[in-house]
Amino acid sequence: MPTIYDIAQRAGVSIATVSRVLNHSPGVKEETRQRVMAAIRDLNYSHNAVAAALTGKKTYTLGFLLPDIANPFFAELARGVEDRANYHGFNVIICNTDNKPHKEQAYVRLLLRKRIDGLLFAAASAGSQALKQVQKSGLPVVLVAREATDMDLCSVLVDNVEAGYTATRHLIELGHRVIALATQSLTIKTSQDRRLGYLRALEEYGLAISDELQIFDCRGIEGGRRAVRQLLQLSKKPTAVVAFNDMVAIGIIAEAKAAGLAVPEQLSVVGVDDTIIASVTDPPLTTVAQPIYSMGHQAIDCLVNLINGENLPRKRIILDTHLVIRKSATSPAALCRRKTGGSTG
Amino acid sequence: MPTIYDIAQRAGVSIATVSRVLNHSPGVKEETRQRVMAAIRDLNYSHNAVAAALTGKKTYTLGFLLPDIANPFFAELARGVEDRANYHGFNVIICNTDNKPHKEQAYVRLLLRKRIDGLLFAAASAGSQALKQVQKSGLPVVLVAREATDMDLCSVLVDNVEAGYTATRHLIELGHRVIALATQSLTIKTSQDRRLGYLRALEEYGLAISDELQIFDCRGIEGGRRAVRQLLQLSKKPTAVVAFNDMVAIGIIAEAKAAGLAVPEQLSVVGVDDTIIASVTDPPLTTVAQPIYSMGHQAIDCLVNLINGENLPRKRIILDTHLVIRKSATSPAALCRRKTGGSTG
DNA sequence: CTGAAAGCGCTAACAG
DNA sequence: CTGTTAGCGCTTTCAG
Repeated sequence: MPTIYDIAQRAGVSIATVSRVLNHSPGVKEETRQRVMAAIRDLNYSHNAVAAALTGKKTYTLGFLLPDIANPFFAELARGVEDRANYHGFNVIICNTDNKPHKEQAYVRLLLRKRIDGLLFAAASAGSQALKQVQKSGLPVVLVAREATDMDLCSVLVDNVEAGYTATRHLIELGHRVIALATQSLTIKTSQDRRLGYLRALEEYGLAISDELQIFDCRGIEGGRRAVRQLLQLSKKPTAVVAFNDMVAIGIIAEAKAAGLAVPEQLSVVGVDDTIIASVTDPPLTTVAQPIYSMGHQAIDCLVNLINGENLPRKRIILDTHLVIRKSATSPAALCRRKTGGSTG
Repeated sequence: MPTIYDIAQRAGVSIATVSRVLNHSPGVKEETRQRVMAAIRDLNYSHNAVAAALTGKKTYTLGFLLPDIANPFFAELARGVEDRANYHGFNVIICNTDNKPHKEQAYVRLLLRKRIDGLLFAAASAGSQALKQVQKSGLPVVLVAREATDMDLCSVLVDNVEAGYTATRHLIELGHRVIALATQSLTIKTSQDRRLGYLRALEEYGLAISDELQIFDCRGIEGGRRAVRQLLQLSKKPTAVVAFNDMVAIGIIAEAKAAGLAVPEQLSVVGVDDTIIASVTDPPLTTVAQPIYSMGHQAIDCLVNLINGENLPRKRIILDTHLVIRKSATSPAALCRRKTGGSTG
């Protein structure tokens, strides 16, 4: 593999000049530049980024820690991230952490060794050691679809309180009065916030809040199924449920059907995310959409700014959510009429 | 950021010794090793992989070119790839090419400059320039879910002729006699092969082959919708269709429903892939499953072998597919009885 | 078992 | 405008 020495020799110049044309540095005579370029083409030279990085240049490589790229939400996020990173001239290394602290730490150590220019974090659980390590190292980092209230880091995400509120209010306005919540562990800020929104909506409309109706630790399809099983044990069964996200919603729908409940007639459900999956389920999912792809874009813009040492306009970028109404939630009226004569009208 | 010089000084040894313990080279007195390790911990030293790579060590970074990580098939594949790469100590850089030759080439150039140790290709269209460039450079490369018959490269994939055959035969055995095909461009080997399987099944069962029933250039959901629109113009309409993959199948189902056709009663459809999406659609998709995750694993094992200069047992690794029967395909009997009295029995 | 020294391929002053 | 030279942080003979 040819080096700048080979190029220099062939073009009859010094390596400094070759380096100059390689880096588009000013002050090279056009004719000389042409000669160097010709030599580069002739020898099929590939400018060694490893050597360049060693002399203080950037690596133009970013790390992206996320729980699981196979999860459609993160896959779409990753697409936004990679597209934008590529636009800025960076490559991105994907790291699946499964939310395991030891995996997070191992990746961080490795990425630090590779001297990446910045890190995108979508994987931090509360009080992440890995995150602290990154911060200590001084590596630029931004959180995406996550935040760490105690750490003063940049983050790009939606207002999850609002998301929970929007989902719940939709159900209330449809006429539901007994609404359950199936969310993740409350150690996760996102989960806390969506629950807060749920609570706020119930309160605002004067509906009773019940501990029994709140199911925690729901993760993915299986989490949704479990929630339904628990909910079905209750004496006062809900007519609707707010799911932590689309995957949980799908699990809820699946288990409800399995238990002989029609969705949405006998159980309405609304999700959060609006991943590609939401539009293809049976029934199609009513869900609170996050601007997933765009979130990836903005997170990268943030990170690149940080890397370039520019000061950021703001540290917390909140994007808008919006309700996408499909078929998984309807008024409970039909059911009431059929079964009880419709006491609520 | 501390260097081996700092470590050497603090431990009272030379940099050579530090390097030895860093690389687990033999021939370092245990006590010396301990002193060095202590210094490493004290100074919170991070072994610079960029510098190491410059001296001829590997970068332990792999490139992965794929059309679109947001596509569930590639997302799951990427998970298998990253998991296994991580297991072998490699990181992976994801590159979305959208099947655009110029994007492929740009990524390849960049990755080559970064001196990655190997490349995984899931993005090559026929006669890819990018692939030729990689081959010329001597970089280890393996194809996954793709093959390049003209180039003698390692590849890991399923038997796509068989996949097309399996899907079609299932429909035939269900009693369908007019079966359409909605596939991608025939410039793509995968598409050619699945069509071959379709043709072979029809032939084997003595069914007529019709050009009209074969719709090409179907990509994703929209491609499936278009196929149905075309098929509906036909005088002799199909009662079933074999889709190129799950996404196309979903598009077919959506458009069929929109046109007032019940699936599977009035139109059966079977997909290929069995991505996460297949199980949640309405109706759940009958599909020919590929071992997606495991394909990623094996591709990486192949690539790592290549990188380590070991000779491969074989160049073409063919994994098994299997039919997953769900609800999107049934016998056409019900329909026939209802509409025509059931001439086929 | 350990150290001195010569690179790896490139960048960036500093001279000219 | 161009060349010389000293590193960047590490690995690896080659001596000792």
